[in-house]
Amino acid sequence: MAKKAVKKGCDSAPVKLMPDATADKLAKLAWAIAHPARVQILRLLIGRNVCMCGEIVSCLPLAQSTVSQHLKILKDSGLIQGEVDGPKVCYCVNDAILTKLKQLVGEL
Amino acid sequence: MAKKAVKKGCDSAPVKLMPDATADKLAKLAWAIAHPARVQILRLLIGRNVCMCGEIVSCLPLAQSTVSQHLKILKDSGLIQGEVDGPKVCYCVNDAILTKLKQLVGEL
DNA sequence: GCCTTTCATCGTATATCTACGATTAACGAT
DNA sequence: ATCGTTAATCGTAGATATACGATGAAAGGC
Repeated sequence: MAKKAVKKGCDSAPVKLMPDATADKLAKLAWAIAHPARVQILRLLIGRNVCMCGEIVSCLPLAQSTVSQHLKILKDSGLIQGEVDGPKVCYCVNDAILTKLKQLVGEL
Repeated sequence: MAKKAVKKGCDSAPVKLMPDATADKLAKLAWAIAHPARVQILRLLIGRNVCMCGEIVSCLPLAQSTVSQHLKILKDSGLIQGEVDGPKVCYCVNDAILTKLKQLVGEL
């Protein structure tokens, strides 16, 4: 084995892993939907185009403040966006980011 | 608008959100790739078919124990599986689960 | 003006993640 | 049997997520 034995069983591509910004991007988007409540919220919005925060709250077995936090996480990820409408807030999906997520996962 | 104003802007589908097992499933799989290191590991395995744990460690700027934890998370999710090969362990992707992930995201 | 509705934010408690070094377990080679 | 290699697990520390009630801010109705 002189040197090191040539790693049988694994090819020998000179392991190189660029920092890879897309890994970060995918991880962030995946994180946004890494909770059942957020998946349900996202689906709800996809199915209805727009939806008030209050309605979302009444669909989930969670406190209003908790739902608001999940909405914030989804909003921070870019997957959804909220538009103020009087005292209410209408949320809707950001299709561009959703498409980006699908693309990043699809390219895996 | 007499009563309540019919929720202009929002349709009126009688909010009903089944527990939805697929939301849980998607959330779990998304969680598995919700960390840049795990995305990189997954990509590395996809690109090489199989890969020893040691090699993965040397590709990442993380301690061996940390990588092992990430591998465990990926393994628990089903996305990858490890096969013991002497003192080494060769990891590879579980295509069925990866496909499932792609499907769940694609169906969003 | 005042009050109600709607939603975000604050403060808090608990749980889980992330990372590391150290230790343990499994296997082959000598 | 002993040693070296490989990888999982343990133990720990710090950060972050999750959930809730309570409070705060913004807008419209009385």
